Amino acid sequence: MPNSEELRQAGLKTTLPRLKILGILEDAADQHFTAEDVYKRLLDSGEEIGLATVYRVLTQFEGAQLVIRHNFEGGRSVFELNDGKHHDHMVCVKCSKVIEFYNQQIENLQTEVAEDHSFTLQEHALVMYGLCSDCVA
Amino acid sequence: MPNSEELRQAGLKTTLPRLKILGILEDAADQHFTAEDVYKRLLDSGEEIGLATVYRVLTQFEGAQLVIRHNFEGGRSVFELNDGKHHDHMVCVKCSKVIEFYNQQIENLQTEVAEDHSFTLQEHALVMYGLCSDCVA
DNA sequence: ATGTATGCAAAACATTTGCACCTGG
DNA sequence: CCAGGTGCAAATGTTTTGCATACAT
Repeated sequence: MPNSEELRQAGLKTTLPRLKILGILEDAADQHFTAEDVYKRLLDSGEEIGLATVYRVLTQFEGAQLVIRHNFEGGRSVFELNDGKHHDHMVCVKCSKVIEFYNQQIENLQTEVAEDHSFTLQEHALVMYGLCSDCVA
Repeated sequence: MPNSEELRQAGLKTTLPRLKILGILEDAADQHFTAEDVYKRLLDSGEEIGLATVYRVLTQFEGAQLVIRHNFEGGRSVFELNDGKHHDHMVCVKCSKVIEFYNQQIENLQTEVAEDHSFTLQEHALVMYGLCSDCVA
């Protein structure tokens, strides 16, 4: 279970739901969860936390920059712990595995393109869809 | 109004709703519409076409590669005519304007990154969020 | 004619919100 | 104690579906 200090720093009161949810995200820091995923894990570990609270907490965490929310294909949002290091994603269309990557050249080119169009870039999302090495076999 | 041949080639029977919807998309080939946008335009031009039909037709068009569906931020899907030329998008977070762009170097780098991870790339979506030149002023 | 498409209303989802109750500091 | 957080249920917004009717070939 995470230190309550992390929540304090984010300006959030230390409560059991918040600690539990942050714990789940930290235990699998490289994974991506839907709100429902988090909710199921809470139930599995015997917690009585409502789905609405999961949504509220994840939204607060997003506001506090503790997590990042993604809108991959399929209508539902996925959340991942924000480790401070920006990266982009490859999503396997078969097994839904998510691979993270970072390419400085691509980042630089995006900045250039934005400048060429007088566009003030705030953030971006690059998602590549395809088959991971396990699924292509 | 578009030629019924385009629908025929896509394997879709020529019907009035399909022709009308395709017409709207073609009349503004560089714009991006939500299903509701298309529905409103139909109503404005006096057509009695249900929203459910708009969704069904757009989904069929997507399957037929006539249109491309995007999941930008904000929960709703947007559709654009598929002109066959791949491109990526900048979305203004203030006025929702969509600017298209294409950068061959970025495309190439994506292919490289995928290869480096033994990932079989099928498609990708690069969306840059920020302020367009009108909104930054 | 006949199989497919459409319209409407209802269902299905993901997410948000109102409100009474509970909790952390 | 008291502001803020949580649970539940109901509301919301978008997209899908069931079914009877209408249409294209």
